[in-house]
Amino acid sequence: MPRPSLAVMTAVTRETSLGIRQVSEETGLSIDTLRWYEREGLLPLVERSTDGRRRYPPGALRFIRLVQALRRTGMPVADVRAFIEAGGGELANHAGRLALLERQCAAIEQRLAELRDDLAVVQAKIGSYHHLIAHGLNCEDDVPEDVLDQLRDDGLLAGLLPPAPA
Amino acid sequence: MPRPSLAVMTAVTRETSLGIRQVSEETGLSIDTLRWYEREGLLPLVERSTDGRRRYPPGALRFIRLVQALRRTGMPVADVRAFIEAGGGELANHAGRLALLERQCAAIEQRLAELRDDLAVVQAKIGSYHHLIAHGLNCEDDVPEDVLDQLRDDGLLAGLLPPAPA
DNA sequence: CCTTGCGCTGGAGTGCACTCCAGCTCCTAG
DNA sequence: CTAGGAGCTGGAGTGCACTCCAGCGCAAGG
Repeated sequence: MPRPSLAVMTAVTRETSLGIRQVSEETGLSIDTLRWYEREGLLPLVERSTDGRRRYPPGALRFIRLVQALRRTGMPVADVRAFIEAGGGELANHAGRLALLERQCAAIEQRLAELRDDLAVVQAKIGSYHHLIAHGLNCEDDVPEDVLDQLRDDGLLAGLLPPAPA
Repeated sequence: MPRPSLAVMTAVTRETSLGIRQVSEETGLSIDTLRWYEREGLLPLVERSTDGRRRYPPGALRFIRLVQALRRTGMPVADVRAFIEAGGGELANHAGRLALLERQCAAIEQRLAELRDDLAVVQAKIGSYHHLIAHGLNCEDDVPEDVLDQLRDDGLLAGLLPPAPA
């Protein structure tokens, strides 16, 4: 049981709060990353126990998951910080934060669409390999020219062989 | 019309082939990136015109789009190279390439799921802001304690305010 | 002829997001 | 008391994927 001594913990941190290791395991972020995020201002509110160790209240966990969602969906660290700090200018209020989130939302949807397209490309390629293998082709095989031409017409050979000779 | 002189082009490259600039514009990859990919072995078959400039046959375009799909879906450059070269060992044949693509396919689907989850997290947060604003809250407002408690119970305040005082 | 523009090469430089490390404190177990 | 283990700090280091650059050649326009 590596649980920290309850004796040294303040009322606030008693029982409910998590150590950095737990948070790391819960979120999948490395301990170093958690500390680095904090230094960089992505995780502003980390309390400490009396011996100086970080204690994360359960709410922090939810907050970290939001940060994680933003990061994983491609928002640069600087923008996440801007969102968190929301210190002045456009982001001084909830409406500003809301706008930022909505922009990110749109970006995510775009990314989803792109990812689906890319998936389709890869799947098409997989289909082309199945096609080739179904024809009994493998790298070293000699292929009859007519079969080859047919495949070429299907656009199945792109990148597999040099283009049709001129 | 910055079209290269047809006089110097070989039979193979006549008319149909593209210059690096066109390819860049078609694919969205920068010219530098195209050259770098080639050096790194992600684009093996680039022909040259008589004056040494790259000429991309139309098939290359399709090929580049596959590479792009793999990269954008998170496959490291080294793995793309492994796929392209398919020089020996596991990847010496179509079945090997197929396996690699299918692994990537699974990875993409996982990424899609993750992205959808992250989208949900962001949308939930957006919802919470709407909720807050619907209650007429903004940063500097003084909020009656009972409203605050209710919101807190809803889990809407994570990251917006310090956690409930002990 | 000269200039302008595109492309070429090899190599150096950049930006981002971590990741690692030395040297320290504190706590607990033996 | 001692040793071991977790966490702390500030700062340096790393890996990846480009991105930029100097110095060059070729070709078309004026």
